[in-house]
Amino acid sequence: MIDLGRLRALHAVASYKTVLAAGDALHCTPSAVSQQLAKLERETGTTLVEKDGRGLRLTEAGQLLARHAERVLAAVDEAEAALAAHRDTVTGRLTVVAFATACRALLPWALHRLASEHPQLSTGLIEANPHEGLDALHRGHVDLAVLDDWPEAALRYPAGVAHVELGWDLVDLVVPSGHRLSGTTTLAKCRDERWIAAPVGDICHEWLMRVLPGVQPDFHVGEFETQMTLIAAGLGIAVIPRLARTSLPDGVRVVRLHPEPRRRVVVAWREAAAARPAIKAAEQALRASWDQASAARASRTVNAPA
Amino acid sequence: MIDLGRLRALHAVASYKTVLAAGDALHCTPSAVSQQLAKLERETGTTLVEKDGRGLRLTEAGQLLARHAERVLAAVDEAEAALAAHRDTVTGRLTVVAFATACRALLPWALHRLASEHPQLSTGLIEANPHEGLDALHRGHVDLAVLDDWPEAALRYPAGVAHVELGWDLVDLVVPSGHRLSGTTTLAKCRDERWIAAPVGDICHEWLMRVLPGVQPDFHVGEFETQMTLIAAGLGIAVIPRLARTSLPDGVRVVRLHPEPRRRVVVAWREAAAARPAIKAAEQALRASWDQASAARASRTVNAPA
DNA sequence: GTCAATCATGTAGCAAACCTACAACGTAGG
DNA sequence: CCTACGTTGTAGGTTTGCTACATGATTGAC
Repeated sequence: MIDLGRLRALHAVASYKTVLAAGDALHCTPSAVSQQLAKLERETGTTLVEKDGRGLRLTEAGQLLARHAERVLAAVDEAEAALAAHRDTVTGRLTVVAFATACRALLPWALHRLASEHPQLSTGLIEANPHEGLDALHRGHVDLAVLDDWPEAALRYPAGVAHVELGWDLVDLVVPSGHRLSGTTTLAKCRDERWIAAPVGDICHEWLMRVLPGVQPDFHVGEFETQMTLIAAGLGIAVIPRLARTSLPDGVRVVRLHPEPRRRVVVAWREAAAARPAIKAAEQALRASWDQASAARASRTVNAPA
Repeated sequence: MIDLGRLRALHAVASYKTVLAAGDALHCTPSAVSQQLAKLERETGTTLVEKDGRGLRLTEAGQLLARHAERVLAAVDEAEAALAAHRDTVTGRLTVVAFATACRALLPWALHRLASEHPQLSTGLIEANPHEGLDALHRGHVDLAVLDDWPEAALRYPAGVAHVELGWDLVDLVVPSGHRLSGTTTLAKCRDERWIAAPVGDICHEWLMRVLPGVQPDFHVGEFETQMTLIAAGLGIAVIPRLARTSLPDGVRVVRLHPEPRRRVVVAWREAAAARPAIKAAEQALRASWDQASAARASRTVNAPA
C-alpha cells in the first residue's frame, strides 16, 4: 500500500512546484524528495512528474494523486487533532464502582457535579464490595473505584493500579437508647453484647471478626440503615461508620469507641488510564463530595452533639 | 506526523480484537504489531490499548484513533483506486500539435473519433511546423505531435521522444492546365520554371532548396490551396503533397515526378507519457484517419486518374 | 490445584529503507 | 558564452522494521 511519506513528497511538490522548495518545506534535501517521487512512480507503475525546463511538472496522474494525497493528509491531520483534543477533554464514558455507603453518601453528589461540569462525559455506577471493586477495576470493567480500606483487613492493590486516600471514616458504636453503655467505651467491653453485623463475606463482617475474635453476631444485615432499625428495636448493637449515618433514627444512641476504629476511603484507577482527564476530574469531584459530607457531619455534630 | 503502518496496525487490532489475529491479517508477527502500537502510543503520548485478560482492549482514545484510521485508510484506498482507474482510462486533456496539412486533412477526423469514443477526453490542437512541434512536444507544451519528416531535411528527435511512422505522403508536381510538362518528369527538368514555394524558413521551402539547389522561387505562400490558385492563374508551378490535395481546382494538372519525392508523416510523444492510454488512443485514431484519407485518395485516383 | 494452551511483549540480530553529501547533467537568462 | 539554478544519480552511515525466540500473565480443563 502507498506510503505516507511519498504522498507527502508528492503533495509538497504539487504545492511548491519545485523539488527544492518541497524539500525545504519537508525539512530534507531535494534528493530525498526526488527519491521518494521515483519510488512512488515505481510502486504505482505510473508517471507522476515530467521534466519541464529546469524544473518539473506533474502529469495528470500526478495531479490526480496529489489531490487524493491532500485528502489523505487532511484525514491524518484530523485524526491527530481529534486525538489531541481528546487528550485534554473530559469526555467519553466513565464507569465507577463503589462500596455501598459511598454509593449513597458520596457518588450522587460527585456524579452530579461531573455531569454538570462536563456535559460530554457520560457516567455509570456499580455497587460492589472493595474486593470485587478492585478486581473489576483491574480487569478494566470499570474506570474508577471507590473503596473502603480497613487497616485491620487491608486491601492489596495489584500492580498497575494507583490509589489516593480521600480521608478517614470513623466508626462508632450504635446502641439502643436505653442501653447501659454511654460516653466512650472500648470494643472489648462489648464482646458479650448481642451483635448486629454485615453478612458473612462482607468486608465489614470480616473486619469485626478480626477486631473482636470469637464474637458470633445474631443478625447479618447488609444495610446500615436496617441495622439501626434493628438497634432501635432493642435487638442488639452494631458498629457503624459515620459516613453511613446521614441521620440517626429515634431509639438509638451513639457511643464513641476508644481507640476509634476507622477505615480509609480511597479512590483507585488503573495507571494506564491515569492520563485521562475524566479520571482526574472524577477524583476531584469525589474529593469535593467527601469534603462536603465531612462538613455536613461537622455541623451536625456542633448543632446536636451525639 | 503519524505513520500509516502504525495506523494500519491499530486498525487491524480494532478489527480483529487481538494482536495475534491482527498480525495474521497484516502478514507479520504479533510482535511487530505490538511494537507498532507501542511506538504509536509513544509518539502520540496517549494510551491506546489496555490489557484485558490475556488479550487487550482499546481505550477510548484508541477507539477514537481507530475510527479516524479507518477514514485515512479508506482515503488511501480511494487514491489507489483512482490512480488505477486513471491508468487504463482515456481521460484528461490531450493537446496535439500538427503541421498545417495534417491539421486540415487528418486531425478533424481523428479528434472527432477520439471525442466520440472517449467522452472523458478533452482535446486541443495547435498548428506548427515540425521543428516547433517537436520542441513543443519535448517541452511538454503538448502531448502529441504530428510531423512531416522529409528525408532530405530529416528531423532530429530529442532523447525521450518516441515516434512511429503513419505512412508516406507522395509529392507531385502541379502545373497550369496548358503547361508543356505532362506524364512523368524529373525535378531537374523543372529547374528553370517559375516556382511557387512555401515561405522562407518553412520546412517545405527548406526541402525544395535542398533538392533543387539554386532555384529562386518567385512566390512564397504557405497554404497549398493558395499555391494551386496561383498555379491555375498560370503564374508558376509547385510541388504539392497529395495529402494537401483533397480536391484539384480547375486550371491545374498533376505531373508525376520520378523519382517520387515523399515525406514521412509521423506521430511523436514523450516516452514519459507513453503509458498514458490517451496517447495510444490518439495514435490509433490518427492511424485510422490516415487510412481513411489514403483510401479516399485511392478511390479518387481510380475514378478520375490524374 | 495443577497443567497446558493462549496471548502479549521484550530482546537480539539482520535486512531494508531513508536521508545526507557530493557530483553530474541539463536549462534559463544575462 | 558563461553563470546560476534545479533535478537526479551514487555512496555511505544511520534509522527503522521485522523475525525468531524467550518471558510473563491469564484462562480453562482435568
